[in-house]
Amino acid sequence: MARERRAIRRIESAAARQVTFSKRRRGLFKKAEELAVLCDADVALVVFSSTGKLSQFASSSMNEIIDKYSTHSKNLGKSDQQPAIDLNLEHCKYDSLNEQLAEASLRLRTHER
Amino acid sequence: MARERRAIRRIESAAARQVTFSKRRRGLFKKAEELAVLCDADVALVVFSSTGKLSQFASSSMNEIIDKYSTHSKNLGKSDQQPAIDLNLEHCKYDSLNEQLAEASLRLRTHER
DNA sequence: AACTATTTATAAGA
DNA sequence: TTCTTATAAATAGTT
Repeated sequence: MARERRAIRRIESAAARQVTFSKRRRGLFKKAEELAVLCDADVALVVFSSTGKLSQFASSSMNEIIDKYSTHSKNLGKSDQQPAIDLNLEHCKYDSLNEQLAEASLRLRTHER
Repeated sequence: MARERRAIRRIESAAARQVTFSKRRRGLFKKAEELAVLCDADVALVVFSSTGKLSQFASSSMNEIIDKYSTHSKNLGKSDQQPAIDLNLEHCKYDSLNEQLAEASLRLRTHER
């Protein structure tokens, strides 16, 4: 998208990789937020740079989204890596607790009482 | 970015929202993968549409990234991040969650952030 | 970090 | 949902 097209493969030069990372990371996070706002979607984005630095975006609460993802994957048995986990009483309690905790965390963050 | 610029706010028309969601979701996932490949980054992206449908991308294993995220958040305790809570089903136990909820509740009651 | 020539994403329409 | 196309936005290479 610029002076010249660049193949999508690992950038060997560490310096160039870092520069591209900075530029594209900003663009990616912007797009993530725009999708969330425009389309009323719930979006979570987690990025670890090659040096291990964490960046994140969540349109609502990261923990809520991760929890919702876990539940979804569990129920649908999505093929993404992990096998589905049986739904049992402990997990029901777990989900309920997670909801309460997410809510409490949100109130903490927003100073609400 | 097209015939005309569009303000970044929730699209009211459900039909138009769905169309934009389809288009932008594809673009976002493409950018996420490109960042991962070009910059050797570890990227996880979770999107729930407004109708609750899940889409996901992970450059490695979603659960690994979530786990790494949880550990990172917990260790760094960054102020702009969620409270450090490990929500990965495989690494989170009911008792641990209960403790965290109790702690969050206490902090709420005592006005502490 | 700022500048641009280009490529890419995408809004509206079909 | 897919294609088209005019235009906005992202960005690769440069400074």
